[in-house]
Amino acid sequence: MLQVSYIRDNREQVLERLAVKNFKQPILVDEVIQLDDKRRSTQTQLDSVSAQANSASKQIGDLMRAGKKDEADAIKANTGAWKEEIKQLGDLLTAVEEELQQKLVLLPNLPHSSVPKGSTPEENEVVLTNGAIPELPANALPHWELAAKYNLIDFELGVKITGAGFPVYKGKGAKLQRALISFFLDEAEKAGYDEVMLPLMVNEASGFGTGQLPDKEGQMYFVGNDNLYLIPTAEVPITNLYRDVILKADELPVKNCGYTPCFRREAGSYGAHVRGLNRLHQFDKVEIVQVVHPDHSYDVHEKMSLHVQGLLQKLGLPYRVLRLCGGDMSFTAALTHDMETWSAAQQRWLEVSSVSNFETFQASRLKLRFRNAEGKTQLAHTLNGSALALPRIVATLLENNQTEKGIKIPEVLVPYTRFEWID
RNA sequence: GGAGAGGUGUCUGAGUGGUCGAAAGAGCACGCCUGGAAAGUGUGUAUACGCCAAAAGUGUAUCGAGGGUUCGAAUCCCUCCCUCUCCGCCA
Repeated sequence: MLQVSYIRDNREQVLERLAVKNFKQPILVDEVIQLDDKRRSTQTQLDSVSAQANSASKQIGDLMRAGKKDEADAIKANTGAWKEEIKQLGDLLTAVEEELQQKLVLLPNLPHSSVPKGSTPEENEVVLTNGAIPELPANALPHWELAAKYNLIDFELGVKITGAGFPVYKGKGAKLQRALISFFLDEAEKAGYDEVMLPLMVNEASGFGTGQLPDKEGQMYFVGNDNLYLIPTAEVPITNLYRDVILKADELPVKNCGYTPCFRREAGSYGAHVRGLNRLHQFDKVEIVQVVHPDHSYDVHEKMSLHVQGLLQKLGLPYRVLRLCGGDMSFTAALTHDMETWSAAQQRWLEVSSVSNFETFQASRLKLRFRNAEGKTQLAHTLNGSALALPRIVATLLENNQTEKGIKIPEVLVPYTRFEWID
């Protein structure tokens, strides 16, 4: 959520930045400013009437104690009008605040100055490409056929017990999942992240805190009996660990990592590009999250991006880094780098990680502050990144590493899988 | 699921209608003391919003949340949420 005071003081800049994100309702900016004016004047009125009423109450108390009941009653006679006015102004203030809030949450985060303008994925900027694109023989198989051939993943069984998009991993397929999770967590720990293991369902306040609600309500599974949402990413429970928290300056940066399954409804996305592991309703992911001082968040973003790239390099996967254009970025992000690996059999790039700086956008919803050098509270910056999401990594690994004698496991994973080949 | 207890500041914990944003203690910060430390001692120590160019200052709100009674609510009433204990069930 953007801060009203910032919008008020930087109207032109806000409009300009929103345009980079192709924001369709710039009128909201002026509406927010107007509502805020109204909010402030209403509060000023309310405060002054309340102050009068408070001082009258105090007088009454003093008089009663002094035994001057008549004088107290005389003041009491005048309080009716104030009460009415306080109630009316209070109701008005609540209504204005609600309306302001409703408009405010519709404003997306402002993109960083390095974010290219654009509205489609084609307009994302390729920052770098790394690793050799493997040449596969003509009879190379896509991962869903490899998964069937080597009995690694059973999509049909998943359909039977749950539904499409809920795969069943078997044998070496299951072990590969476990190996990747452990590998990613160990790498994160080496990079200084403290591991947490989290609830897989969150309440509404948490969904709001990180920006899933109300914007992306339809993307989450909702457990109505208990008013809980299945997490679409570990970002939600991890970042919400710090909701309503004021950190000491020396507690920054906060670095956490965690593995969780992720649940996404992915409503409306069907077709060839969702085959196999390309898009699932449930998948596994290791997430890294940082809460940092605003002065450092872009350096940290770069470091997180490099951490993710390091994982891909260790796994020997060719990848590229995209700086997302304004229109392709999420509602909440100020800057996002997507990492994509080259799927040799599908001949396309697959997104495996997204590293974002949210600046204060989540922090303002979360009320996540720290005490700055002047001793005042200040909103922190939050960042997160997938490190990494498993399914497309598995897809790419299977496809790119397929040989005549089977699928070769990358060396760094062998200590975790305890097998070198899937054959 | 049944029965009971309770939610106060960083923590412990007082407070059953007015001077309570809230005693006291602990913790923390700064100072004094000390060769240094401990002890001792002094001061300070919530958040948000408004007014003000800003600081200073000042106003308002906040004692789980929301509503009500009252001139006045941490304190009384109602609703909801949460936590704990016992019983039952159970990985």
